[in-house]
Amino acid sequence: MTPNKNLLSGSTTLLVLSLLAQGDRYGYEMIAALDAKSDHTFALKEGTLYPILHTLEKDGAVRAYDKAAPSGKQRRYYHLTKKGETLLREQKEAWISFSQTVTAIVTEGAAPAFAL
Amino acid sequence: MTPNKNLLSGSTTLLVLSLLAQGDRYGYEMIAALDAKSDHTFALKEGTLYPILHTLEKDGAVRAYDKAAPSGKQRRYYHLTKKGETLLREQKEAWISFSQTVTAIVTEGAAPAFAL
DNA sequence: TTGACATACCTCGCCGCTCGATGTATCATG
DNA sequence: CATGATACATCGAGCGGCGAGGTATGTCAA
Repeated sequence: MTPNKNLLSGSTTLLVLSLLAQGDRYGYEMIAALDAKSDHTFALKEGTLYPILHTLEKDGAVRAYDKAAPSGKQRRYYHLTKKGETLLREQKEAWISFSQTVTAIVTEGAAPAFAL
Repeated sequence: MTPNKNLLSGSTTLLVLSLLAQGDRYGYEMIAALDAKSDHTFALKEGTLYPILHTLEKDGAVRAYDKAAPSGKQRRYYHLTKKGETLLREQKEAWISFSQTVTAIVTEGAAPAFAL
């Protein structure tokens, strides 16, 4: 019933880019990271994340490289490129602007009892 | 190129409900209202709005009634029901929570130079 | 009066996004 | 050596938003 699944739509790429801005990550790790950071309120699924990563790579926003974990298990890390940083900046601005506008409309008339 | 179209996904119903919370409105009016309130950054399209209104009516969240404009032109007004108010409250909470979480993740590490 | 334009409502099909299901491979553990 | 966690990947279904198209009425100017 929670429309989180739906709200998520459109901000997934932004979230992925934001994660990569803090350091190289591999797919499985990003899912866990987002789950933790969002207090489990939203969880990016594998079927969503991997296609996004492939698209970002194809667009030159990220670069992928393989690296073995200490365990020996192979992992595919992603690194944010200059192009990706630009994309992140754009999407971040768009999100801030959009979310503030929606919040303003939604809380209009109501007591401004939100602390942000 | 602006991903606003995509960001909008999931918050459309909330926006419609929020408008109706301030008074009865008819479809065409809501589109203009949202366009104005959002400073033209996002615009709900007719092909999006009318189906939403019909669904909300079917679900009992709004009640529709016809009323002629001073000009004589017929208009279909929508009124928020108790059920709709509850729905609005739920979606509003979900939105606030979701948007704050996304903003937190996105601005993480960056200087907190946002004034709200 | 007639044609163009704005208002006002509606529906249909396409497209893009997300997810569940499913598949594969490797490593740790009992 | 079987089970489960890790890790990556793909595909089809389902849904939401939009563009395109249709209908009807009112206004206004030529």
